[in-house]
Order: sequence, then C-alpha cells, then structure tokens
Amino acid sequence: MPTPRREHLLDTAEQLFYRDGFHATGIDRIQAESGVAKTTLYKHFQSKDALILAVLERASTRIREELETRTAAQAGTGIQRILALFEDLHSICEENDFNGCLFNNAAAEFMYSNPAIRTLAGEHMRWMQAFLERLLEEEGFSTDKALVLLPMYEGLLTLARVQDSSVAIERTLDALVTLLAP
Amino acid sequence: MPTPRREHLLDTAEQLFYRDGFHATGIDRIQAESGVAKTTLYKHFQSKDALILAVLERASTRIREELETRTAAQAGTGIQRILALFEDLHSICEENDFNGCLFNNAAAEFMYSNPAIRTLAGEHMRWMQAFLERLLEEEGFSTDKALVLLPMYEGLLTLARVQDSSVAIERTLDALVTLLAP
DNA sequence: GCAAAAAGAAACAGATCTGTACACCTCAAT
DNA sequence: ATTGAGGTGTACAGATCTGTTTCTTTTTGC
Repeated sequence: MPTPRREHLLDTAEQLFYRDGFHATGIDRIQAESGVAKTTLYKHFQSKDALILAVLERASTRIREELETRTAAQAGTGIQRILALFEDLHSICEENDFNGCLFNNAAAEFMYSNPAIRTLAGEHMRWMQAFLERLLEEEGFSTDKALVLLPMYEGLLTLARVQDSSVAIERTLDALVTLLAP
Repeated sequence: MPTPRREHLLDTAEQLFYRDGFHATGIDRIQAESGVAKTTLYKHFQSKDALILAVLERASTRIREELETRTAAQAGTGIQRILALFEDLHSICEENDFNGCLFNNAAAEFMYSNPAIRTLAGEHMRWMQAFLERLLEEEGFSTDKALVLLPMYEGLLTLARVQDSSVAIERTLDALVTLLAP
C-alpha cells in the first residue's frame, strides 16, 4: 500500500507545479503547503527532480486510466468517443488553476536541462497518440489521423490558457466531423 | 535609433529564455553571456520582469513583420499561403535550441504570477488568429476556420518538442487540404 | 580638449533555493 | 517494556538569485 504521506506530498506538489510552474515552485513551498516535514519529503524523494519525475509519472498513469475507463464505460462509436474527448476540454479549461497541459509545461521548462523529464512527456504524448489510434481503428479510419487529432487537442489546451477558447473548441468539433466523414 | 547594447541584451535574453526557460535563466547568466555589465542591464530594464516583457514584445512585433512580409512576397492563393505557413514548421522545429512556442512557454510559467506576460501572450495569439482570418478571407472561406488552424499550428509546435513531428506536419497538411476544400 | 553621458567592475545586501544534520517524538510489533 | 521505523522541527550550509552601491573607465558631443 502507498504511504499516505508520500501520496499527499505528490498531491500538493502536482497542484503547485501545475499552477505555478516547476522552477517557480520551491521545495519549501511544497513542504509548508503539505504540512509534511522537509526531512520526510527528502526521505521519500532523493531530490526535487526525483519528485518532479514522480509527480509526472503518477499523473501520466492516472490520466491513462481515466481515459481508458471513461471511454470503456461510454457506449458509442469510436468517432463519438473522440468527439466526447474534445468536448471534455470545455470543463477542463474552466477548472480552477487551469494551466494547459502539465506535460507540455514540463517539457518546456526542462527541454535541454533534464532529458528524463522531456522523455517522460514524450512517452505520455505517444501514449495519447496510440490511444487515439485505437479509437480510430474501431471505426475503420486510417490511424494516420491520430497525428492530426493530437496536435489539435494539445493546441486547444495551449490556446485556452491565454484566451477564452470555448468557440475554438466548438469550431474544432465541426472540423472533426468534416475530417472524419467517410 | 535603438541602443546597440539594449538590442544585444534583448538578443541574449531571448535566446536564453527561449531555450532554458524564464525562471531557470538568471540575470547573472544573461549578463555573463552578453558581456554587458549588470549595471547597464539594470539601467535599460528596471527588473527581470521588465526585461522579459521587452523580450516578448520585440519578438511579437518581429514575428508579425516576418509573417506579413513573407506572405506578401509570396505569390499564390490564400490557401497556398496557409499551407506554406505550416510547411515552414518543418524547418522551425529543426532549428538549433528549438523549444516550441516562446509565448506558450511564457504563458505557462507566468499564468497566475504575472498577468501582463499572460496578456501579451494572449495578444500575440489573437494577432495570429486575425492573420489567419485575413488569409482565409482572401479565399472566401469562413473566418471561423482560423479557430481551428491556430490550435493545429500551436499543437504541432508543442508536439515537435517531445517527438519527431515531421510526419505529423505532413498529415496535418493533408487534413488542411480536406478541411479547406470547397 | 573637455564636460557629460554611458558603460564597466566588483563587491555587497538580503532573500530564497536545495539539501543536510541533529535531536526529539510517536507508536506499533515483538 | 523495548526497539525500530517513520515522522517532526529547526537550524544550518552553501549556492544562487535579484537588485543596489560605489567607484572607475570609456565614449561622445561640442
């Protein structure tokens, strides 16, 4: 079973890293916000970078599981599931402390300074791509189209950060219908 | 005329901010790399945040001018110009020290800590949108489609950071032909 | 040639950062 | 009852960060 303190530390760290950024969030802040002693923090994670990696790894597996179970529970064709995925962006972008895509943000801050983080972000994106390919296959579409859907999805997350993107999401849904027409 | 030191400082700062991130790049580093004395730096820019804003403002106007002049010089229909814009991503993503979209990165790091920076990023994106709308209008297309093109463009810049996106760019070009078919 | 403006060098203040050391506490299993 | 693992609290080391101060040097306009 996972130690509750460790899990709580990951919760606090993820929230702060996501909202304020990785370099801008100090260990002291995570310590103060979580209420867990600094000694305990460093007993669970050897360094800040190790904590960041742990946060990203946990977030990645959680998101994968969420997407898997949600689309499994959701009856409908592959294309309906894809559209639902993009419609979910509406609520995601209006969440409190929304700040785009966690993995995109991480990759931006550690592009050349921490290859492990960049790689992890890349793996998450590649999984997303494979996930979209699976949905497309169900419908008999060419899996190539996943290479268009993923940038659209990421791009909307990016745009929503600096402007109201509800209309952009709607227009993207229209475009998807055109794009995925047989 | 612009002071050469000031311009040189902006050059160095932009390169470092873009490659390594804003919080990760210290003033000392910019000072050392540029060879300009710290005193001079602070005589031209009141603070690091002011320097960041100046970097982003200059980059935004430069990119706008580049896009304007390039598409003006380029003969062809609006759709051909749009496709050329996306084809340019190939070389952009392979540039040395490529790290996605500068304004996307800035918005991520200062989303909740510096509204001015976030706003500036938003204005740049809105200009990009208006620019795409103009190209679409030339062709008689609905300007709504700019709200799809922009996320695709930004998304490709984001994806290219963590994986080879040359194929994704190609598939996006295919999709654009489908999407902009009459 | 000279005065004024711009730039340089280097030390420094004060805050913050990551990470460690050390002494103490709590509490469950043996 | 004791031991040992996990947790706490705090102080600290050492680096780095932004920004300032002080003094000297260089450049420039007249």
